[in-house]
Amino acid sequence: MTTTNQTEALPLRRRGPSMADVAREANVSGQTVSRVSNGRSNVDADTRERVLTAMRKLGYRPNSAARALRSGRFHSIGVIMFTLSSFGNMRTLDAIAVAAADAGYSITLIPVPHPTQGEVAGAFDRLSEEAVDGVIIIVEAHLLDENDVELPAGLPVVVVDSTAGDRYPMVDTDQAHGARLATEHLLGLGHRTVWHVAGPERSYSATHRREAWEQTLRAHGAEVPAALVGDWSSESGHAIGLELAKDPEVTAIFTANDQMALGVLRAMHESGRAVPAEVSVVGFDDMEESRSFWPPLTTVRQFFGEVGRRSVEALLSEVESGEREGSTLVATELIVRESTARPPA
Amino acid sequence: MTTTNQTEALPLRRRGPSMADVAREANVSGQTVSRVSNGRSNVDADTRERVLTAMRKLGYRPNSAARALRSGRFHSIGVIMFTLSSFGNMRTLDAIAVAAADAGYSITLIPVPHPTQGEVAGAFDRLSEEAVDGVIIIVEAHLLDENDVELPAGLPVVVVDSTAGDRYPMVDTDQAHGARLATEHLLGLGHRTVWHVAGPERSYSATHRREAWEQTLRAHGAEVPAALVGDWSSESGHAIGLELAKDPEVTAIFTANDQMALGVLRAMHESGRAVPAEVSVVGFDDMEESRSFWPPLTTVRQFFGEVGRRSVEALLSEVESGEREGSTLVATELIVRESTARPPA
DNA sequence: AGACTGCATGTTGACGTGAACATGCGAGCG
DNA sequence: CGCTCGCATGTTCACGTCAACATGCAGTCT
Repeated sequence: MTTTNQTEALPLRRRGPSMADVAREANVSGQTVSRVSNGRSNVDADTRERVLTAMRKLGYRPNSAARALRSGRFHSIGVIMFTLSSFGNMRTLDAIAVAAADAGYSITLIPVPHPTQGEVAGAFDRLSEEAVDGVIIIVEAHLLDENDVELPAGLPVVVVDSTAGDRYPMVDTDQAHGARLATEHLLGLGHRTVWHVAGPERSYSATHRREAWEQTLRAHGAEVPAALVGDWSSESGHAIGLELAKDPEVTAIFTANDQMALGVLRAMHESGRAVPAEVSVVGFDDMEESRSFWPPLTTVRQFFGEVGRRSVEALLSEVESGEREGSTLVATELIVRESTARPPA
Repeated sequence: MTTTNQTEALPLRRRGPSMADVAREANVSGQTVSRVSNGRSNVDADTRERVLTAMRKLGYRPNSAARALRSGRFHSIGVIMFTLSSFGNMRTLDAIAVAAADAGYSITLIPVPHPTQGEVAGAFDRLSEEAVDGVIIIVEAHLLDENDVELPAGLPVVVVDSTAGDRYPMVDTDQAHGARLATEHLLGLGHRTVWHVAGPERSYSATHRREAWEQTLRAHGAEVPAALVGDWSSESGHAIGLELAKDPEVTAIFTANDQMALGVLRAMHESGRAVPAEVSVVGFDDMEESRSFWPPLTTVRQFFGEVGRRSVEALLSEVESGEREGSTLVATELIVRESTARPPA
């Protein structure tokens, strides 16, 4: 029996050309191809050209799996998050993706469809199998606490907008600063006090905004009305706004996000209370649309892009040099538009 | 010279335990560990337990790079998109991520920060090095056409909301159907004709919506006013709305997305034209906030989740069985709220 | 009893890359 | 002139996994 005809059995996917193929084509060793592929300087210009030509001719593309196996680096950052359908998360993710791309990393999304115990734990389990060098977590704090999930040891982690800042480096918007800005703006206009439409009880940012609102009120000797708790949705803002509209004492409202502010605005219109003539409203986030609300919304701008950028920076610092950074706060800015004015005389 | 002390030089990152370590710990061969790791059935219950224990003890996690190298599969889907800061894109991405996770795939984001020639080409180049089994492209059509970018041959592709449906399978919302629904709704209420605030000239979905609006008008023998072109932003909707508000003939406006509709609404309020008593407005998208606009917006709901799910389905069908599917259209639904009414008598 | 089957488990090698370690050649220098 | 140094290039091997092919053992059938 002579050499059987070597039937190219490969029943699976056709693999692309490898370094060896390029090497053969260019008449060099595989190592030289590797050097060219990685842009090393110690290759003769002629040789380099020959290799590049061979690469183009064969349509060679480096196999990232082999590369990762060899180097232990995936050049990818995992991002664990719940729904993307939140203005802030999305903006943050966008910035993370861009910052990562600039640094030569790609983003692997690890969604947690439903924030139940099991799902969260599942996401973290799955994480073990993901090809990532580090992880950025954008998840409501209490879910991290309740699920005492164990992150794979040795995996660099940065946490955004959440507690757990004691365990991991954290990047966050300066919630308290923003809330103070909003509250003082209203107080400064002459309002006796400021009502607050808060986010969900267990949300990290909601809690911080609420506490800062309360502290600011106290610091100014203003009465502290009970906070009204919403769920971030414009719908909940609307429901709460309807209640608030009934009380003629209410002349200033600080809403924990723009979406709820939108609902409040609608409630005021429906109740025939003029904004800002009778009632002033301040939001939080400065989403794209806020300037087109009716009236255009005075709000606290968050720099999501900055948060994303800093997260990547902090994470990559740990990934690449092992240096774990401390936590960072990103400032906020008050954007005054037309939904606030002096209280009615 | 005796065996030098084998200094564990590894200067780079500490690697986690490998199959070999687990095998040693559990006193089995590496292959058996592999079998357990992949849930094969042909392993004795005792042995399996022993291996699992060893895995836990050592904190073993499979190396996906090695796995991918061996199998040629990354179990990851690349998503190429511009800014995430668009309501629709984000919702679609969310659905894609969830659908992919359900199928055991993760998502690798490949952002294209600025839609310039170079950037797009760059993203596609980078793609060559990405560890993905297939790609979903969510990019404005004209950018694909203008950049005659070459996708790596043999890489399965699905295109969302774009042309290029001739080259690749496409999944899209039935734009025309939605626009017809909106236009007919207004006509049905008794409006003489319907004005249109369109999206950017070269946007695929904007064009389809606009064409369908025009055709519907013609089909009903209604006069076709010139379309006014915005850029999707609420700000542009506001500017156009201000113009429209000046013309007392205008009683019905179909806006190509909800954000521009928000701007139109604000313009009407500022101009003292009542919605819907004097002017009716219909949007497109049904974003979360639309129900809380003032007045709540009648709009065309898009099922982004469905688009995402179908994209993944189509892509994975090609990835896993090589079967290339045709293009799909996802229906839309008209959501009637309070921004539309019969024209003033 | 002998051959054969089915199953758990082990051994070998290859996937594509790149670090570490050769090799080989010409220039520079005492 | 002989030695060394610098540089381009080549060779070898391991990264961790899993398919393919052994091996070995307990039943089962004729």
